[in-house]
Amino acid sequence: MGVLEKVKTRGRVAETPPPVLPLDTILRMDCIEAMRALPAKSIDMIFADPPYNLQLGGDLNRPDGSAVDAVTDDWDKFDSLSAYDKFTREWLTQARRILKDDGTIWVIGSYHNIFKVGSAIQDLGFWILNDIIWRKANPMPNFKGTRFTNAHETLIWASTGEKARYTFNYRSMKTLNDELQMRSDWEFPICGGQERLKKDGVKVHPTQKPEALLYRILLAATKPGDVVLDPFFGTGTTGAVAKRLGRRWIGIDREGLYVEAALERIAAALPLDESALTTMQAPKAAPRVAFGQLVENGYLAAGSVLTDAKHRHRAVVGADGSLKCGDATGSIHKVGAILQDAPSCNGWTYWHYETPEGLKPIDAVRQTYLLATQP
Amino acid sequence: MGVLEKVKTRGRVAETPPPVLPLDTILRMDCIEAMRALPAKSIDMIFADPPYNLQLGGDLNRPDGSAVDAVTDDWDKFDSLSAYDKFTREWLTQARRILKDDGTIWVIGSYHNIFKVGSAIQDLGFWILNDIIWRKANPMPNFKGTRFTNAHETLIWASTGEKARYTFNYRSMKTLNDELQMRSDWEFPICGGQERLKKDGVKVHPTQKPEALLYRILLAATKPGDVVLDPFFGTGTTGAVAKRLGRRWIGIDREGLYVEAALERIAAALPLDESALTTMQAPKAAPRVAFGQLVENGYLAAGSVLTDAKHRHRAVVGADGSLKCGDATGSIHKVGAILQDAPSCNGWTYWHYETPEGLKPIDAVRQTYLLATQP
DNA sequence: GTGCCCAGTGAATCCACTC
DNA sequence: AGAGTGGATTCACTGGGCA
Repeated sequence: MGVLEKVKTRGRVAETPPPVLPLDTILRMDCIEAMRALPAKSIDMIFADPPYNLQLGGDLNRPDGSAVDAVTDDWDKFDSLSAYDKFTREWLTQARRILKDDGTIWVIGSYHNIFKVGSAIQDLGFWILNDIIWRKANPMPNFKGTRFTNAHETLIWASTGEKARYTFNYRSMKTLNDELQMRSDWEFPICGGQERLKKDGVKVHPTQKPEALLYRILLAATKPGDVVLDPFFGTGTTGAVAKRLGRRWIGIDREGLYVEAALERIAAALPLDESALTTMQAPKAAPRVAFGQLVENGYLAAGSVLTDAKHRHRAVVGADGSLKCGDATGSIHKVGAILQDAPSCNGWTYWHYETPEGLKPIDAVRQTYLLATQP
Repeated sequence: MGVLEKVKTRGRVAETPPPVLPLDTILRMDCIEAMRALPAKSIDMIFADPPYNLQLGGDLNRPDGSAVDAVTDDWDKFDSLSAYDKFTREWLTQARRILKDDGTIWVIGSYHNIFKVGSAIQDLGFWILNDIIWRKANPMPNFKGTRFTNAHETLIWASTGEKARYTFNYRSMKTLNDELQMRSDWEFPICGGQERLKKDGVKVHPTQKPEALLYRILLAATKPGDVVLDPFFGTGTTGAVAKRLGRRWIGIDREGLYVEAALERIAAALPLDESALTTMQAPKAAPRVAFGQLVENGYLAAGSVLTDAKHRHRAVVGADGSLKCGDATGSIHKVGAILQDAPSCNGWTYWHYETPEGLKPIDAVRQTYLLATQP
């Protein structure tokens, strides 16, 4: 199957998980049971938006007397802090089991639950990569003036262990952020307007997340074709964005109302075409070129003299692509490192050669070589 | 005592806590022992900046080869996650004992430790009021491009229990924030320049906190004359700010070097007069919009075609906010520069999109986005 | 005095692949 | 599996030197 093949299925519903991975399917089940039935090490990424254990007191009213529509659903009720803790550890244990070794998990929460979640994540052996702050552009004010406006939520991003490999599309994130490294604080508006799912004028789900949030998460930490599981699927934001970005999805939710709304929504979501997805800058795009190839092929003559940008060192290119500068001999990288007394050095950008227009890094020669030799 | 009466003591040192509250004093002791010796329910506010348990690996070098000066101090070394957990619960237990019923505690941390701290805070019966994000205006980048730039730290603010009363100076915070409710995300630069304590040109403490941060905390959650305890006093930022704001302080630290520096610093700190209080506000961050945000938020679809004003070039928008035009791929600015063979280019004005009214620069989309998302 | 350029630095869990 | 090596990787700000 091609990596960029579109996922055009409408989505399915099942009451028990089939023996193979139920791709692009909502499992209408308890999330812990459903995850138990999934095969070990089969999922590339998990995005989880668990109940927040809000522990709201009585009703809350705005200054004008109108009632605030709080989260009072049964699924957010836990008898105690320790019951919530137990629930958290159970679903996280299953999550860890079904994640591939190089998979990652994202969990979103507020101060009511995120410390319990993060503590459990660490205890279970996950390795936290970042905590991310979603700064809400338009949060609900604190009507009573008793605290700071609760204007953010926290996400935890973790790999399966300290040494685990994981996907991070660094270049895509940097491009997305106008050529600056993407930071750990992200700003998005809360989900509203046309995007907010409503039925008979009433919002379907109390905590629907904005698609822009999932968009950035999936773009950052998955590859096209990866399988993304959301154990608290709700109205299916994860599925809709996964479809748009050419990722496969699995959702779990017990509530028929949410499942229905999610299916409809995902069916209507349009996948991006290939051109938009392939513009992502893969770090592996260019094949590796050894410095020696440039010498072999006459792009740089043996005996040429290279210098660093500030003319502090002069080195001579050997016939085998080695470099010699005083007593230091070896690869362009090794000699650069020795001369700077550094543990490592990128010889491609450190060494320069003289041109009529001034000094140029030898990486420019590599680019010329690549352009001439690549189809 | 007058609201703005200055606290003019120079500060003292003691090796054991006296039977009365040792105001404006640094206890050069282990923090748990010192807190054990303090009377119950005697402290109005605790600010704590405990070790983060960073667990750093080997050396880290910048792209230019220079070494990063890491936090390698003994006080940040713990045998295991559970040893850190135990330490955390011990000092928090004492903190809770010595807090007045209507006192509050603030703890700052990073993702390495804050989930353990928050979890313990909840287990010990504290009631979390807010979590606060300190967004660093100038964080250290992620040099290897392996994760998101770790650009924030988290503070937890908690009372002694669900029904406890506590001090929150709502009006002061609203005034400080240009008559808008103060949010849970605060932006400050990291501590540097003249403010950073140095001895023989070397920073005295690896993790000195900015005074602006403590200033906002003390202004928000204490009254003049209140007693503020800092069990991890370091170079005494809490003491210096407390003195400036007319609050009493108690510091605890084992390291003689830090204690010395803190005493000297606090002696030099001047209580501010009322007129100066308003000058401490952090400058409002100018809203910066990355091109990728427009794509993420659906203001411009991935796959859209952009052209320059004279239709010389056509480019396609990628899912990550990149642009692709022939072989050139990258940000709107980068691709514009390549096509014009110029060192740089303002992509916002260079690239246009087709509308029924003709070509419009994509900067128009940015303006629309700003209007929709800024308050 | 002013402005430009260069060097230095900050709570950091910071590489990938082959042999 | 541990060592070796190719080579990819940084943002905002401060302060000093020099023109």
